[in-house]
Amino acid sequence: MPGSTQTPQAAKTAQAIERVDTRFLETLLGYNARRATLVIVEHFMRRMAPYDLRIVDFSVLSLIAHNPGVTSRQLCSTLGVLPPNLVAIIDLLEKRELIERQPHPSDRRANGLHLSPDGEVLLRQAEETATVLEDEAAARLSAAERKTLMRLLQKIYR
Amino acid sequence: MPGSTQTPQAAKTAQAIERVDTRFLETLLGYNARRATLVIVEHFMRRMAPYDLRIVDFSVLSLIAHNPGVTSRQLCSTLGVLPPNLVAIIDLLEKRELIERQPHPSDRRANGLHLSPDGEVLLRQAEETATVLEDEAAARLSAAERKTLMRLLQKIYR
DNA sequence: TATTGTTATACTCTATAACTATA
DNA sequence: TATAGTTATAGAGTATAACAATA
Repeated sequence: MPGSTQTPQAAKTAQAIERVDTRFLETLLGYNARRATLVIVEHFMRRMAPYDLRIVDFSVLSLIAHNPGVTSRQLCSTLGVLPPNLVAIIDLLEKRELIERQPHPSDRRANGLHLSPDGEVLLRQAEETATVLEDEAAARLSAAERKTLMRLLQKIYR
Repeated sequence: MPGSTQTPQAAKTAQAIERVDTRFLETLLGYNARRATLVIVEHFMRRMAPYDLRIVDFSVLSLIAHNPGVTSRQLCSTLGVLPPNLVAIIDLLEKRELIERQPHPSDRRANGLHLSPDGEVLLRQAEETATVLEDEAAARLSAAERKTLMRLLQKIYR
């Protein structure tokens, strides 16, 4: 333990810090939001490891499932991923045969993205896991508190 | 606009997506927390640019200010930064003469970190800016809502 | 002329192994 | 034997420039 050998009365100059005072940072919304996000992300990564899905992979699969035919460009602007960085993500999911690129009905530059049958199955399980995992991460919050929290967060980013 | 030339009645197969449906992702706490954090971080980076401080630099300076004599190791565990990655951060702040490494009173392996007079001045301004910037980022929230939001976020990570 | 998807590439952030001085 | 600080380095994530095909 740092400073655990310090005598309590040696407190004026050059004393060792027993416990770090984080009170100022904790008055900042950004600090609290980042810390909470890290906790949730940790839960997410652990629970999604069996599906070999990162957060971005899960988000992409989920958006394709709920928006069949969506384009890469639309995914980019929705998720805040830059186009060059989405290419590898899409390539990998297609190589795993979870999604398919299909010709876009009205724009020959673009691809419409669709889930494969395997992708449907995997995503259904992953979305279920995501819901369970969130209950875990927010275990100390009541249902009403969770609802309030989501509403307030949305007020910030919408 | 993607799909803006689509006729509304061509809706059954291979239709183009007009607007991406994010309703499922928005039921997830992790998604909302990440999106809100990104908004706040954006505000932060823009407002802290004049001080040439990243979030981690600001956090380190603030913790040193409120915990004079704190060690690198303590900063690492408080902020979730790995020791090798903190070295360059501390080096840079010391090169800018914002902080000083001083001998630790009871452990010759460690350094006690302290703000220089210049560091004190800069941090005072930066902390003030951080408070203002948060009011900006959370402009759509009342004071009571902000308080609630912080409390709920802390319930997740504490 | 602008946009979609893509390649190449650079930069930043995060993670791991191993070393030294000291506890 | 363990820990604080450090170096070197690898890997993941994020960014910009430029190109072909199409709008």
